Amino acid sequence: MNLRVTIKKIADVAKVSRGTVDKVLNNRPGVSDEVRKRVMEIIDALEYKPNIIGKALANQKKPSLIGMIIPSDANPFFNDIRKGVEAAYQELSDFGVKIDCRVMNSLDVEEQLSIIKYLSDQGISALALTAIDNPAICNAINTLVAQNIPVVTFNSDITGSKRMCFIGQDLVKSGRVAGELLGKILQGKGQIAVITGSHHILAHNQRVDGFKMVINKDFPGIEIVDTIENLDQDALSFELTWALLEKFPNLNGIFIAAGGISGAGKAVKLAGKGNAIKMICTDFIPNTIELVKEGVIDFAIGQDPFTQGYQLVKILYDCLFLGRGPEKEFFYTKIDIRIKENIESNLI
Amino acid sequence: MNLRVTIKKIADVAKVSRGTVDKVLNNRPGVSDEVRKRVMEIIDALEYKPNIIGKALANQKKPSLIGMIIPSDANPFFNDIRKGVEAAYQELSDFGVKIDCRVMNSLDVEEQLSIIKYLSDQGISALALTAIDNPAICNAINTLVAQNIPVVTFNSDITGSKRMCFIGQDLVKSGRVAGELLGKILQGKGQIAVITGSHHILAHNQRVDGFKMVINKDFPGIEIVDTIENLDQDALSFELTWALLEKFPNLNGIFIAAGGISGAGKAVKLAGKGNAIKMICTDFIPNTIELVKEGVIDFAIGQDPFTQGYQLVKILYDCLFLGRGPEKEFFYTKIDIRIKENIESNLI
DNA sequence: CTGAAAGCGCTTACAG
DNA sequence: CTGAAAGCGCTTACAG
Repeated sequence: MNLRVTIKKIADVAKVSRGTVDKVLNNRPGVSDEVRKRVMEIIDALEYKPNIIGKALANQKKPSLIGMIIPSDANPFFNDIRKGVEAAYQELSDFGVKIDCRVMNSLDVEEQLSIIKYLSDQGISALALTAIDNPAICNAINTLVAQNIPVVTFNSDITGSKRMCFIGQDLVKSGRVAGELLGKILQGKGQIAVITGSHHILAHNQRVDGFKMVINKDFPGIEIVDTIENLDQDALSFELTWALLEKFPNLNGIFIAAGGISGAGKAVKLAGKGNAIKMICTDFIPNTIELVKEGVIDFAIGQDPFTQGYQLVKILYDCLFLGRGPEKEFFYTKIDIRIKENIESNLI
Repeated sequence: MNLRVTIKKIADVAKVSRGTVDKVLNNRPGVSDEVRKRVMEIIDALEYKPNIIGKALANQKKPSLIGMIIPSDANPFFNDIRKGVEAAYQELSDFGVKIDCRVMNSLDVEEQLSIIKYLSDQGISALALTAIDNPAICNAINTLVAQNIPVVTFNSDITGSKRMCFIGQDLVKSGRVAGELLGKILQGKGQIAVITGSHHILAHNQRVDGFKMVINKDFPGIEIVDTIENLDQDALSFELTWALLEKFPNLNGIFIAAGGISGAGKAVKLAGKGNAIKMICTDFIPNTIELVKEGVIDFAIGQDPFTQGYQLVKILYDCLFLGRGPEKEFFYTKIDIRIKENIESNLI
């Protein structure tokens, strides 16, 4: 009882060759309207579903290249994204997928543009990038899309482009979660401060906004006394945090929305307030993990970078081989809450 | 520049047929020792790696059946496990994988044994089950393994069997995480109680043990005043919790290690202590989600059931098609901490 | 023991 | 426009 419907079956029923069926299935030219229509009907009637394995085997002759651009700014956590990409690549390499991953040396628009051009010249079939939110980049993306090269953004999105989808964190929500956590462990009372990277970076602002929304709405007994900018730099972060502690001796909570976590942690420890001040931060880099283990940082909120890398490859693969776009525009990865007891889990 | 090493290439170099190479590769009989050795050497020298797609296409003729047994006791959260299985199945169905999933009507050893026998008679190539921890089940598993049918356990493990690996939660650690969370939001002070399902169920005991370890060690200011058994029943859970609240009027924390969460929550609400008592529980079933949204339960700790289902299929597939066992014995899924702000996320 | 051939499902030149 | 054939990499009867 072989109920599988194959191209051969369609061809037999329609009394045409398999090549012709293939043309109809994939909207290739070279079939008369009449035959196309007849074959079409049979395909529908028999509920034909293409077999991926067959497609993939035939595709071995012309492997497809996925281009990828990740920022240099190299939050070490981009390594976890690469691990996810690597895992997906292992699963899919036999399908004839190759990946060319380029790391930026700067955060320059010019550099990103030139990498996009380079990859385009290499003949990529798809592109994944942590986009710089700039009109020129937007144009470059749209040009690729116009050439039928799907583009996805990950980790950081670009507004108004024709990129297919975004894979990353719901930043506002991650800020909200931070707000609720800090509110809870302070039992709704006290003075807190926010440390952000830069007011010019959308991601940072979104986290801070989410955080403030929840504190202001759900924890009226908590006062946000200050919001400082550390430009993601540890040295500056240390200095500013130190000053903050002097200015507000009763401070009992800090939310760090971006980088410079190590610097802030050092200041808090040096002031002997590791226990008195509850701290919440984002992402799991080695310095952060250390501070969580020491008990200086109470909660670290991750964005599941592994899944970001893994899914971007999977989504692009689905698009290239199965010809189907993703079923939604935003793929939000887990808001991954960690504390001392599970900061270092080795999981699947 | 086709640098791919295929069976054809090996055959050409070794001056034998591809069929012979296939026999050598898969340790099939019918090759002289001399030829086998020579071919072997060439395979090694050329670093041949089998192409999954080729294998899979050839395998279409004889699809393999994965048997699966899940408990009836139907924590609704088993639905999420099934969703994971379904997702993996979608990805792999073209590889010729079929899954026969059986749901138990009881927690009887006899029933599980008879289902194992049934599946075995169906000619399954692999088995995944939430095992009852009993010697007869252990024997049945070992019999399958002896027939070269790999077995994995998920969600609940069985001691001493030859099952290949276990996929599920690190229960002790999940209890530890619960302990740290409750300790944190109580700021290390107060009287708390533990509600467990049954002292006879390993999983429950492990969670409770982990929880108590952390409270006793890291939070000396917190006293565990009682540990009660609700047999996973909501009615009983309500009664016992109600009595608990009367007996300990100063109680400010409860950890529920198993089911009966809704009953306990109702008692706490009815006593008007929804805010005064901090509650932590496990797994995300609709009732729990509701209580978290209401603010009665402060933290819910999940075990990523989707991944349990997804990975069990993937691991078995790797084993069947790629002939490679898993690289570790225990696959622990995420300890997924949720609060009001992210209890209902729709993520990947 | 060994090899030649057919087949898994799809795609791609190439003839006609 | 249409079809017959070869090929992607591996496996499986079947002859010899």
